[in-house]
Amino acid sequence: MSIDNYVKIFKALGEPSRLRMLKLLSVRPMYVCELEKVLQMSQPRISQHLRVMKHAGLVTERKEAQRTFYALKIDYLDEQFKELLEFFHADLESLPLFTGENQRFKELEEDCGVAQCKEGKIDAVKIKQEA
Amino acid sequence: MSIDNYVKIFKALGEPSRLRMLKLLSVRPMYVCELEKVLQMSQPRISQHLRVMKHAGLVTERKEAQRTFYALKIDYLDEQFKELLEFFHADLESLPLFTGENQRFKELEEDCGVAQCKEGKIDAVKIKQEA
DNA sequence: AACTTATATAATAATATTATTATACACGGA
DNA sequence: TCCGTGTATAATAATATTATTATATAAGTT
Repeated sequence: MSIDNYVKIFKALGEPSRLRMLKLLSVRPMYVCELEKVLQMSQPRISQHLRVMKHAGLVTERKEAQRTFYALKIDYLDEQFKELLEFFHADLESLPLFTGENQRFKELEEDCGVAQCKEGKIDAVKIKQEA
Repeated sequence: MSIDNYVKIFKALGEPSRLRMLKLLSVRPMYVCELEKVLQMSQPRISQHLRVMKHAGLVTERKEAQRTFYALKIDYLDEQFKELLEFFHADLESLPLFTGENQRFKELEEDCGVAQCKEGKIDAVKIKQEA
């Protein structure tokens, strides 16, 4: 688990051209020139988006003579989605990357009964009822 | 299902500050001033990221006197993730937004036996074996 | 009423992303 | 060996995103 890794994956997914490409690759692996035809985009545009997705770990590439064959790593995608949902359900304490947040979060919880954020205190009791 | 909707969600998730905020909101709903303290970010920065996430449908806001109370819509997140995995497993034909791609994809498949992308033909038989 | 707190928003500057154009390079065929 | 095909990459211009600073608004407090 790494925030940066999730960010890289979601950045890769958060672009319409790339989502369309990924959907096509989900049908079957394809060559760049095929994607070019089906998506009607310029070749450099396709290659650049494929590079982003490769770096995010979402596709594999394989050279075949002059061609390059790209395939969606659907298992990786499934796995990462599952992992992220677990991330959202995990305790703060179990996440090494959130030690600072966890510390400050606890301080907030300890200062109950005073409804002032400015002095670092807040009515945490009331908040818990609402949540 | 809408590509643009997915894109909006993934754009919102594809930023480290926002991912951290969402994780905190997964612990419990929080006020802006609390997020400010725990994340140690400036207030406008927090508000702006919250706005992005609200527009993506990932959080709800509720006014409470001067404060605003933000909550993660975990059910929506779960639902959208599930939907996207279904999107990747769906037939091209069942996706209304991909009629153009589907058409051109079929043309590609029909031109079997000729390994030339330039003339719109490709060795689709070979490709199917590999995939 | 004046002051403080909490939040949102506008304006700005800095940075990142995207698409196009131009170029380079590898491979196979004539 | 020269040419066409397929792909990657660099350079550029256009656009979008991000964080900060400054300001506005609204609600509680004295």
